Amino acid sequence: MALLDLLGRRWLLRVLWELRGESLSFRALRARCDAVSPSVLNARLAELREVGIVTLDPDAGYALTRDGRALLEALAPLQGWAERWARRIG
Amino acid sequence: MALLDLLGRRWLLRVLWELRGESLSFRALRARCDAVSPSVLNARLAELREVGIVTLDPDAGYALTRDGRALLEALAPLQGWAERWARRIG
DNA sequence: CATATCGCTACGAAATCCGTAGCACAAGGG
DNA sequence: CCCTTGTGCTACGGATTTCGTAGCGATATG
Repeated sequence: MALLDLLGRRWLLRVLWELRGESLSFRALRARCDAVSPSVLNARLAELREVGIVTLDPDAGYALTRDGRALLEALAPLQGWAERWARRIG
Repeated sequence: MALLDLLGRRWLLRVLWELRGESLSFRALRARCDAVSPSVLNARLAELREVGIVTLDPDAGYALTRDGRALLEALAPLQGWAERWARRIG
């Protein structure tokens, strides 16, 4: 599962998650990711574009591709687990 | 989703994945994770034990808890996606 | 010209990770 | 008692990655 190594980079899952609903500009995305440093954000976005998970539209900003949306759907069951887990741990 | 920040640590998803089937000793786990350095592996295992995803049995070694197995199940849809994705990207 | 926003880069400091060696402990055999 | 083997794990210096901040070039608006 090479995917696990891709997803296991800092901020990558978070970026995916923040793009779940709408397209976001580079700066808006950065703001949602606790002001992650722009160099890292740009690196992650480049990686995600390289493998066809994210696209950059000159007008709309960054958005998930069809593959990206499918990946997010595959990640959806996590949300339920995370809620139960957060309730237990705090 | 604080979970995303936890999962987005290097080797963490990989460790979870390698523990999917059987209990593994520290060294066996390290061998399966491309010989990740023991300090990092130990740090990740400590984090995972702290939040109740992994346990250490003195005899059997490291294993997933019930929560850990549930998390892995929530992650299961990833596998199908990853296969299709790998076929497309290479 | 001034202002504002965009994506993105530069760069030094800080945090993290890697690679190797080895410690302390326990179990088994001679 | 010693020797070997295996365990989880730590130490430490160097390599890599990330952070934080400042700012560039381009574009649009007033």
